[in-house]
Amino acid sequence: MRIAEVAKTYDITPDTLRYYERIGLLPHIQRNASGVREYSDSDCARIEFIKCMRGANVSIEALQAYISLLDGGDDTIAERKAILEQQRDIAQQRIAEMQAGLDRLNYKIDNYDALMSKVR
Amino acid sequence: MRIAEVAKTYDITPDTLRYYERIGLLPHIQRNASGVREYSDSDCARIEFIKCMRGANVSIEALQAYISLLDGGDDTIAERKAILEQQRDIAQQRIAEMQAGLDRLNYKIDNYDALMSKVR
DNA sequence: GCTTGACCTCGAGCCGAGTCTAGGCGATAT
DNA sequence: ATATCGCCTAGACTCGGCTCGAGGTCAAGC
Repeated sequence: MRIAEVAKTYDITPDTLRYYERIGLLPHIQRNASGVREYSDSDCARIEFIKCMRGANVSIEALQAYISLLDGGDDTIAERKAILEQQRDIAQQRIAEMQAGLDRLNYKIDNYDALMSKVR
Repeated sequence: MRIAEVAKTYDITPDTLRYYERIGLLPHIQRNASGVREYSDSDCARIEFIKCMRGANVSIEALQAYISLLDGGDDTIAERKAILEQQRDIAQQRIAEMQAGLDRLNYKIDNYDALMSKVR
């Protein structure tokens, strides 16, 4: 898969994909004879994972830490799990905060509804 | 209430409070004889609202739009409600995305759990 | 009467995360 | 054979949202 197709598949710009590679979130992607990136299935799997994690607000920095541990083999399992747990806790908190905001929005919208049907 | 106390109450830095005032999210706050801000209850109510909305990922820009409509009286009710609805939709989507990431994190953590109890 | 601490203003600086520009190459279509 | 297209690189730029620094005022305590 070339960059444009990957970009379309995961809804990430080519610029961002190159950026991720540059900063080490992706391994060095294989190139064809003319220097064009050919993304393998495992590259794509990682991209999908990164996209999902970024969606959960996981920072680039945390992903770098996690991914660099992947190369360390089984010795890094505990450390990797610790990162995931920490990110899970952060995500949970963030979701709760967002939910509180959403509830507030709904409450205010209901008030506007009431107000509008009254005034009319 | 002076700025330090407000800051502590809502867990927002004084810098940010001044910034919000500068960009119009807060009205011009009353000053005492020596030029120090004295936040009223209604100022605080608005700060609390802003904090909650920012927690739900509502952009500064959307808040500016909403808040500037408040001065327009009843004529702007429909418009204000429209903003809230739009922000609600965005928040809902964002929460769903975050939840997907959280689920993925939990799934991976479970896998690490299994892996670790096996290897040990 | 001087220090200390909380506050003030203005403008510049910072951070995370991309995003864009310029200049260039190789393959395909006309 | 020349134009066009998709891709390449390096490095600069953007954007949202704060955050900081310098330099200054004022009230209270020693």
